[in-house]
Amino acid sequence: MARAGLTTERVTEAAAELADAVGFENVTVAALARSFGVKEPSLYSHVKNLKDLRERVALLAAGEMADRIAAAVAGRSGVDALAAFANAYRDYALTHPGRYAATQVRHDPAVVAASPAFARHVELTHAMLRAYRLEEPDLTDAGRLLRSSFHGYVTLETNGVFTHTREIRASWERGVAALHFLLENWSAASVRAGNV
Amino acid sequence: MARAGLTTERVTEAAAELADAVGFENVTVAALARSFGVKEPSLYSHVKNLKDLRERVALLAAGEMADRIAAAVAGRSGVDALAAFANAYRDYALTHPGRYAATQVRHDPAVVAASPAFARHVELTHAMLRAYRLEEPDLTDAGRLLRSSFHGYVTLETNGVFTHTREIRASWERGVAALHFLLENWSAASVRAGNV
DNA sequence: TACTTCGCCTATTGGTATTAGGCAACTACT
DNA sequence: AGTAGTTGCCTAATACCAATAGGCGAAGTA
Repeated sequence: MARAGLTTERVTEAAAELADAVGFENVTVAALARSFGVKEPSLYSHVKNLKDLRERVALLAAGEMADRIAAAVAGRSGVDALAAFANAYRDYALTHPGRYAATQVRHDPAVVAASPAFARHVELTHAMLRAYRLEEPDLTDAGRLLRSSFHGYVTLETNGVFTHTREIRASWERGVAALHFLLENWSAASVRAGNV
Repeated sequence: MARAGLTTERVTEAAAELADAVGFENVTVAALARSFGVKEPSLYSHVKNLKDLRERVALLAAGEMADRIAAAVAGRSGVDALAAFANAYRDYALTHPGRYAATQVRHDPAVVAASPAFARHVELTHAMLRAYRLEEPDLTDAGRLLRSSFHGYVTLETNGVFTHTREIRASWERGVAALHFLLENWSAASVRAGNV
């Protein structure tokens, strides 16, 4: 019997392709085996189980996304860097919905914590924020707010929560501009709000 | 054979309980039947299928969440209303992780669009924003940014993405204060950012 | 009490994840 | 080239889950 040339990398890559095509939740060992023209048990030599496969897809996507963001941000600073970061983030999520969904599900915290890809996201965020001259803990706080806003926006957008007739892209651009204003005036914004 | 007294409502409620206990993705017809002490096919008289069940849990959760937020915001305005909204949102998500996860997954857009629960979220957001005297399209843009930030924050928090030693709650409060500042200065923030 | 309705049952089918063990194809060494 | 060992994909089997069809007894109605 001719061999299919499976490797962990090729299986993970195919799973990512499948996720973008049919949705991350529909990535099954059976469907993946079919896409290779191979029987299901054959995949278990390359990935431990379905959970392992999904984690690998998530790490692959996080790494790819970090690459795109890094390329977009390179050579820019301030509002240019912020806009490049934000648009690279959203573009990746919209063009790779299955891979992006993989990064959304809750994985083993140990795997996430040990992953260089996720660490790069934090680093990229902090590098992009450098022009705003924030210091800790402002840097962490602002970074968390930014990533939350980006992540939340594309999630709500792809889940069809934004139903108003107002253009989704126009709202996005306005939101990014607003976040830029917020970062430039972060110290003024630090006055604690009532009984928060 | 004694009857178990199943109804669509009781089944949905039990599924929500189960989701909070074991995670939304682990809510199965089989596990739900076990929790009632009945056989699996018995549930199909009350819910159409698994997808239907999950949508019902999502709508239940969205409604409960809207109730909590409405109660928290009642009688408040401005920064008090914003903080009450934000904290009610986050508290619900953290205390009911399974139900909140149900609202995150992509459901049938027709079901979501026709749901009063999701419409109430938009209304509550707009009501809370009233004190900031925004007009369309600013109202929609600001509302989307707010909901994105809240949703993104609790999602990243529950998924264990925030690993820095900085307190997650402190960052949250700071983020809410920053959003308040942003809303108060929304028109100043409207200057379009470079090549966004 | 007889009849109807309806709730939960048994039986069954098909899909999926996962493990155990076998055989054939590739690799390396003589 | 021939052979030993390794590796890759296979068949077989188990267990769990979703979903449908049809039956039977319990609850409501005359």
